[in-house]
Amino acid sequence: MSKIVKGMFDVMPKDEENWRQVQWWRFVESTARTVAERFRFQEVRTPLVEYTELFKRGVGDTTDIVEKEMYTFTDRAGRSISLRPEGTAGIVRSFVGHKVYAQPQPTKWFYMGPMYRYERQQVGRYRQFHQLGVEAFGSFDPALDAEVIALGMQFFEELGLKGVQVEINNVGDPESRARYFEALIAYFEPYKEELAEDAQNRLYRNPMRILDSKDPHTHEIAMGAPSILEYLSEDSRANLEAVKQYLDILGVNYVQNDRLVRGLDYYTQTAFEYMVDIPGAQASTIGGGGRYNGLVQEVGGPDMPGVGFGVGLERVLLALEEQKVVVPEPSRLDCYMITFDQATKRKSMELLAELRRAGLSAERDYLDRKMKAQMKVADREQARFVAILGEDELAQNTIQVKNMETGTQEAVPFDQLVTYIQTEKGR
RNA sequence: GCGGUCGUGGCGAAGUGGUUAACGCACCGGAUUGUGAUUCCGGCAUUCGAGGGUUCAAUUCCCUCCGGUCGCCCCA
Repeated sequence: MSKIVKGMFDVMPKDEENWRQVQWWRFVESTARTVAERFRFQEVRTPLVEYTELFKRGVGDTTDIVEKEMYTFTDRAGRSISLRPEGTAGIVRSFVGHKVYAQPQPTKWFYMGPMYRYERQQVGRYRQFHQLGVEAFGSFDPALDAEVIALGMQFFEELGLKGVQVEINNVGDPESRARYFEALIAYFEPYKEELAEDAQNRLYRNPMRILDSKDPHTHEIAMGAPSILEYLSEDSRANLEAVKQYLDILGVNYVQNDRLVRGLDYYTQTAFEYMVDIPGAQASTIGGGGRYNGLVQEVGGPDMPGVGFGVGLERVLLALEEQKVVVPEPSRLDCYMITFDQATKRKSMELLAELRRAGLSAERDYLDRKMKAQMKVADREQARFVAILGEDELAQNTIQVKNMETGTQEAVPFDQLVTYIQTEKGR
């Protein structure tokens, strides 16, 4: 009855797993917004659901994500709808649907939110997971590729995450990629019997994945495989060089990896992945992206290019925890008000309201606890001040205010309570 | 989707085929008058993931299911 859906988790004020606490999420989200906006990317929010067809066309209907990992259902009118398994398709749909392509370009957007994939859960992998995504439309300039990559790196840096490296590659256009696939198959076929079992399975399906096989012998064979660079057009190669040069200028710590391939169909040209060590987790990839120059057209818009990335927030949080990064503490309680009988409780309502309207956080007891117990609560809540409102105080229109750090206490007239706490707090 | 492993109170964690299921933390209350720590005392699982089965008797044995976790696949 109270069971959470498999593969999902709640983000709570307190949790034995630090990274699942709201303050951690708020830190990551606010940092993301700050950095993205500094690069002049604007936040957009699209629905969690789209018509299934969009993902089939956008992400690719032969990808594992679409083929076996989507939450798909039929609505009451018989339409096929899916929970978004990634963010880009919906953003592109929005870009095309609102004819934003007719506006001055480039369009630079970012988004954050939950994505859904029906998979077995593991460390850093959930059925509902969260991504920060950025997308820039309307320019082929490799400087934009580099800045998108740099945006992600600055995000990690401002979070305090160390050791993030970005691997980059150029996967060319679909035609040259198809030629490269053929070349790989031709290369591996003679070794077929020697390859590891999973590599044999991948041979015709996705030969590029054989390149990063964990099996030693397969790896050895793969060393001799041709590089995609040999199959790229002049244009693609020049593009890769330009992106690298800009990354150098931006001071981004990158590594070129001509074996990097991405799992979604829409990528063309630049492809990249952000990597950081997450012990225990199978994957060290915390984000990835690239260009998708054909996607806007695929979704029904004009032939307009795009570049972007998606970063897995759970993985970022996990890495932050692993590196013992200190996240900002939630703000402390300014004033805990101790009350006794009905009359003092009634008066406290008024005083609490004043404090709160003045921007101070204020709290009191709602369980008719004794004073001693109320003091304990105040201590546990780390209150800066405790204001004691008893019968005597009420009669004299004053309240006893105790500074919980110094232990000093003095009587303060009701009408000076707010300013008293404000000035004392500032010391 | 496949394989391994685990499942005792809010959390951590003992335990046994048979009268009242340790202990620690947390929480609540008390140690005479309206003040936070420590200490002391007391309270807190008609119940051992769920459902069957074996047995005179099961939390302990068997089966099924559900869930967590790890690995494969794939990915953020």
